[in-house]
Amino acid sequence: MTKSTFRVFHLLQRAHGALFRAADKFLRHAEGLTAAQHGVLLVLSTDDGVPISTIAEELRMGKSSLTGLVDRMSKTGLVRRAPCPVDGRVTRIHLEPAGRRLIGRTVGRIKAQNEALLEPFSDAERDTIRRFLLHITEHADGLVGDVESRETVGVTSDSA
Amino acid sequence: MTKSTFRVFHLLQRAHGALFRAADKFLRHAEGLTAAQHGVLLVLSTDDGVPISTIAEELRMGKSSLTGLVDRMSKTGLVRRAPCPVDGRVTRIHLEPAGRRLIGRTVGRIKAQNEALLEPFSDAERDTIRRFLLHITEHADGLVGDVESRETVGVTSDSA
DNA sequence: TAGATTTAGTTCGCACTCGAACTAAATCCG
DNA sequence: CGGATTTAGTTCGAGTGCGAACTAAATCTA
Repeated sequence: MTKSTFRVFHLLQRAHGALFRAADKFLRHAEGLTAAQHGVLLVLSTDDGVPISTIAEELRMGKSSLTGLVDRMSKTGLVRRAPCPVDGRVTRIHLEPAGRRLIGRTVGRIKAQNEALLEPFSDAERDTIRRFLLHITEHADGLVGDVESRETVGVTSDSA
Repeated sequence: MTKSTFRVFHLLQRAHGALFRAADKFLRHAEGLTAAQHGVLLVLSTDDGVPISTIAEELRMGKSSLTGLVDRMSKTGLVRRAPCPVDGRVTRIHLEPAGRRLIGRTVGRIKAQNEALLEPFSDAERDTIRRFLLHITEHADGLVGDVESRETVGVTSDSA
């Protein structure tokens, strides 16, 4: 039984790009920050004062990407760096009042947009979609690994 | 009947990020190019010699992003710029032999990975997933637009 | 306890993306 | 015909993201 396929990567990239750009555009004009910065605020809104590495894990980003992000957000008064008293290596990131107010303004809109985006899909379909996104997230790395181990055996299986 | 919801943006971003990074990592190590550059090659593999703006549309990117991308790909001998004889504004992008060979090597793997990613999902589920991704792609802009028109009632927003 | 290892975060160089502003060529239209 | 507008592409500045190399602090271990 031949199942239907489609260009997963391609469609995922388009969908993500469209949504990300729309969100970024709106946030820049309405609130003067980028979607990436808003993502950091979103993490802090439930986990205020966490170290940078926790934010990085939460957002699936490298720590080095957070350095500049936090720098810019500190400069605009959205967050604040604070040295951890018990572990000298750690820097805790705290929401500043401006950051907290901003998140307060946007969080409702985000909920509404999620609703709107899912509106045409049934409960069962939403479950499928959620499982798909989680599946991709968890198995993306594995694919490359598989491919590599397949290559180490014998490269010649390049036909198709 | 309250339908279930989830953080569409967040999950989409994670899934896309995971898949994109995995693909980028593999392509860099195996073929010495980035996922973005590979995307251009993919477009050219079915539409060789198209103008830059067509590639940009196909990939949903701004034209200005393509300039540097094509520059770098020209430098590594993957593609070639050629002035259009009938329209002096247009630059046509052609696959070079190295680019054509590279795509020949990767296209089978891409198919296999798409298969693997979709493996746990039934035909009906795949249809749902595809429709979801297309839905997001088409309605992402609309969301912001709606929001803006809703705001324009009370906000300045100098119209042009 | 001293040295080795691990962990947190930064710095650096590179690639990618965008939007705004710009040049040049084609087209529109009065 | 000739100026106004549109279209293709580039340039520029800023933000984002990565990995590798680095510093500093904590922890492990012999």
